[in-house]
Amino acid sequence: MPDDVLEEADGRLRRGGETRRAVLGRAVEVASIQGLDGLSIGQLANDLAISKSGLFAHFGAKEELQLATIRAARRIYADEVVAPALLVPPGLGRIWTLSESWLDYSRRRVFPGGCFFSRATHEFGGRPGPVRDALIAANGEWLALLERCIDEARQVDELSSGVDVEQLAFEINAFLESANLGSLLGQDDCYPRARAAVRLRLERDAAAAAVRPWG
Amino acid sequence: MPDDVLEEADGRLRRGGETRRAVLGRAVEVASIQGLDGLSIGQLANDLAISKSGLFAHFGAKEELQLATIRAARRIYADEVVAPALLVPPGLGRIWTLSESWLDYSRRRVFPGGCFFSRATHEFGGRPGPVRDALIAANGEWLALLERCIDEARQVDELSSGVDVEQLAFEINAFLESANLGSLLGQDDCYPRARAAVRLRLERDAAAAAVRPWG
DNA sequence: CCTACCGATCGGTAGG
DNA sequence: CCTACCGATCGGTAGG
Repeated sequence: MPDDVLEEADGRLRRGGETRRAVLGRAVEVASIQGLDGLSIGQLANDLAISKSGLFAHFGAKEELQLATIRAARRIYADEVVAPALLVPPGLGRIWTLSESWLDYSRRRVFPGGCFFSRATHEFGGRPGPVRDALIAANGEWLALLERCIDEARQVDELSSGVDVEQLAFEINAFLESANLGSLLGQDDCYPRARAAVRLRLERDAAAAAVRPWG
Repeated sequence: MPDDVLEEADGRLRRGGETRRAVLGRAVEVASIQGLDGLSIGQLANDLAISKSGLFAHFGAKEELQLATIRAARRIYADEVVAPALLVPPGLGRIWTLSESWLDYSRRRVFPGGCFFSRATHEFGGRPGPVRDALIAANGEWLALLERCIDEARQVDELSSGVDVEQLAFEINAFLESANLGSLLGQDDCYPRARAAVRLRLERDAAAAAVRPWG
């Protein structure tokens, strides 16, 4: 059911939704640099030139703002990283596209502080609670997607039938994350290094007859 | 020059040094979970049952406390991760020991929030300033050590003469970091996965005649 | 190391 | 969405 079915004649809900969207748009930017704890209701309100209590009313608690920020970041991630890979047929090409689009997402600074989820999971990984749970779920979704793509490639005989799906996903994910951190620390060669690492790692498990998408 | 040369008759400096050490001991623990921004002078003072201004006097500014906390963590890291590996002769065995001792440092929770530096570099990687600079320096030291161990292994003919030293260091470091994060997120298999990844990666570049330290 | 204090900012509430 | 306010806590200072 689209929002406007519920909208009142004066457009209150539409404007409310726009404000909420604007808040979350700013929140994902700030949180990617300052962290989810670094989000401040007063500062966000100031950035958007609305009152603190007006902004607060949209969420009811800071933790709800943090959870909504994670959901907003997930939508952006799905659009920027996942969607481009799903346009490519299953196989080595899809895995390679996923890796390339992830590195591009980090390099282009879709979030100004690099990968939003890398920042947030390191912040909350050691602190039990709903925020950590949401980040664990997001990480699980991402790894499951990567594993699905690897499994597909095995089914179309582009990866060897004996490939360890979870192990390969762990290693590719490690290279991507490490490139993102290297970039934040100013290492200029981290993206080519991650790309080479992924390519060589896929080469090890690639079926002999499979076409190499990296040319 | 040891501290006690400068010590006054009433033991003020010695006691001051002990307090400072106690503060930093608590600070590295808290920061590994809450981050370096999560350090609070008031909370630390409360934990140690001293006054806030008394604690503050040791550092003069919160940023100085953060920098001192990084130096304290570096000392612990040197003892727990680096020292055990330097007891082993150069070669594959030293690289393997370094990797094992890093994973053990993460798994044993030498810092309660997992690797202190992983937490802190993700927190400050996107924020220019002296804290980020100190973390970049620490990361550079660590990678330089890893590269030195790889280069030594090549010189003693346990790694192939054509090994890409920086590439191999990037990949091993990625596996270690990824295991640490996985552990924080509750993945029970992350340490065996990282160990397998390091072993298989070293196998690729190992000289045919070299003894395998992983047995 | 202490007490006592500063202005600023925090998350959150009352009431509209 | 607003103004006006709450108690708590922040980093930091004065003065000893």
